[in-house]
Amino acid sequence: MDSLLSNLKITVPEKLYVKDPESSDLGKRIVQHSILLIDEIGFDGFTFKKLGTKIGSNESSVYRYFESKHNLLLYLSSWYWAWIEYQLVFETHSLNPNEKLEKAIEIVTRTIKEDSKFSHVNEVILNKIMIKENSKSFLTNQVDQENKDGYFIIYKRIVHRLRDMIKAINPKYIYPSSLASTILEGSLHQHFLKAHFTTITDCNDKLTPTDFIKNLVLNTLKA
Amino acid sequence: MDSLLSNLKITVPEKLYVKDPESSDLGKRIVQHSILLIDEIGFDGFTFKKLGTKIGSNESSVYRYFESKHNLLLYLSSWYWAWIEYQLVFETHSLNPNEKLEKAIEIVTRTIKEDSKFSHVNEVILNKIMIKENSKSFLTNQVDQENKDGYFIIYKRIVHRLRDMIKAINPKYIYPSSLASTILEGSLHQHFLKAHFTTITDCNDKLTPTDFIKNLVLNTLKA
DNA sequence: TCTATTATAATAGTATTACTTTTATATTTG
DNA sequence: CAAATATAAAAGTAATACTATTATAATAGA
Repeated sequence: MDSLLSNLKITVPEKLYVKDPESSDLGKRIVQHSILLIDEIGFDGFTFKKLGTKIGSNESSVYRYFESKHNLLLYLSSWYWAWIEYQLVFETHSLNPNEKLEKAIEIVTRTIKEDSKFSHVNEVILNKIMIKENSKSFLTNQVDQENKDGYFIIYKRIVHRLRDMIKAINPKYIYPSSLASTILEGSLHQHFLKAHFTTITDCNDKLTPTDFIKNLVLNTLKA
Repeated sequence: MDSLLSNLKITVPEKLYVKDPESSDLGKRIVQHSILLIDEIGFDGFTFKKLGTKIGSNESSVYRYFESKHNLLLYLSSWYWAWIEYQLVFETHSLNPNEKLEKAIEIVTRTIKEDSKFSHVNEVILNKIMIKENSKSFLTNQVDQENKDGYFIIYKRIVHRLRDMIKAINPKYIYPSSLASTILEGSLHQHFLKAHFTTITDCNDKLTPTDFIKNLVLNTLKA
């Protein structure tokens, strides 16, 4: 698995960057350290200037790779979901419908615990960022234009894959897309609550968001 | 109902404002027009200066009511959930457990279609704002401190009310809090998708987020 | 090897933001 | 009517989110 992924280049929509950050050392350091810095100080406090200082480079150089910090977040988000999608496709490949959906839920809802080390991207921390910052990538006034421009295509493709798995199990269920999108957002939200609002979630280290979502989805489709 | 609410003052945590906006004409205009302006240009584009211009007042005067635009959002969010909570309590008052949860889901997930006109707050537009901006009130680096300070108490109380209703129906279900929090966030999210990402939701004007969530919750508790 | 191209860094500058402070002028209250 | 309070106006500040210009370094092609 790891070796398979190590040979794959994660592909994100080209419009998300000015210059492909994978194409140079500086670009990779920008991505690598933006993940660490956003985790440290939050996306709202994050600036290209601070990032420049951190990587011993200049603010203006960062702008040669990303048009804005918002686009950098969109890039990180797309990268994350593309990485999840690869796992989704490979790890569920030969399973029957029930096993497949269950495995898929595990993949998209689990806490990432190991940095796969095949790249400059620390997936453990990127996962943390997604829990806290992902919704900021689409809760904007530009969402419709950016959606038209294909900025969210990978995320939507994952929802569609989940939707199809749901349909395969219960073709009569009339909310397959809504259930699929709830799996993704609901999971991120439960992870957030587990970290910051423990009184309004049952999730903890023993009873995970994965357990909750699995129970929710499988019972819903059974009924 | 309407007349009942018209006599009630919505109470939000005092720390959220510097001076109670309900205590003066200017305060009310600040709240009233901040709702309209945030809806118009989004919370990110919203500034006290623009608001001042809009209400024929000054930026510095707005600061006498709210410490920051973030606190204003927290205020609006608390106001909204307090308003929802009143409806929740009154409208489900005398119902049996099953009817009660069903009615509660309707109340917290429905699209607000009528401005009740009992105040300076336009609930239809405030509901729209909550769909797009509510998560920004807690997805910050200050969330733990603000949570400690009681800024999210009303929201959490609603989740607890829903949790108790869930428990009353199925005491064996082990995720009552997570399900309750999913009702609230999941509903807002489906409303957002319905408006901006129609390909990853089944919700539309005929099949509403309420229908989806009801189906999800009731099937889950039945199983 | 020289030259041209490209990448990066440094510097400065801009409009705006999210405030704070000070002062002036209304308005309300005792 | 004076004192207190509320509001408005103006100016200032540090930081943000960029853009533009120029200088320097690295690399690649003839």
